[in-house]
Amino acid sequence: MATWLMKSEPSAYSISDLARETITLWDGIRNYQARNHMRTMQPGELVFFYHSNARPTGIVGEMEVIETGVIDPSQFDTTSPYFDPASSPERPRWDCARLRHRRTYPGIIDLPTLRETFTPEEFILVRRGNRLSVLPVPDSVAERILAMIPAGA
DNA sequence: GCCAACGTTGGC
DNA sequence: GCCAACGTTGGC
Repeated sequence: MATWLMKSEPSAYSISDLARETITLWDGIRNYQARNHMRTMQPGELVFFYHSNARPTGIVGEMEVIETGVIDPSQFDTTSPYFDPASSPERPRWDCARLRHRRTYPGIIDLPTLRETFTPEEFILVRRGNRLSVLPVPDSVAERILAMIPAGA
């Protein structure tokens, strides 16, 4: 069982949005490396939810993979910012994962804390300038993150 | 196939 | 608003 991390700007889609919907389609990914990571996911695997471009930024909860290889409908939608004129229903270029909310942490594990704990070599999230929005989390890193979850009130 | 220009992500 | 990192595009 692999573990993953997915970023979202909370102004666009936050963990509260996911908690309300319970299940979401993670559409709009237009980076081949990120797409390929999504293709590698297996149902049941753990995904950390990361708030990017926020104050503060960090890991705010957990999701679970429901399904992969779902054709991303936004690539065909001319009114969507994710419309891709190079894609067609006959030869779709982008697919994505369906995810379920598992839990929202009582507090955030913020980026400075993650940087103190992990080196860029062991966890690419903490590498400066990293732009990948879907990334693998090594098992040892995942274990340590799970041990860092803030206690509830 | 090379590479310069450009665009995007995301931290600060 | 600035900048680092790096993917994509297009001219040749």
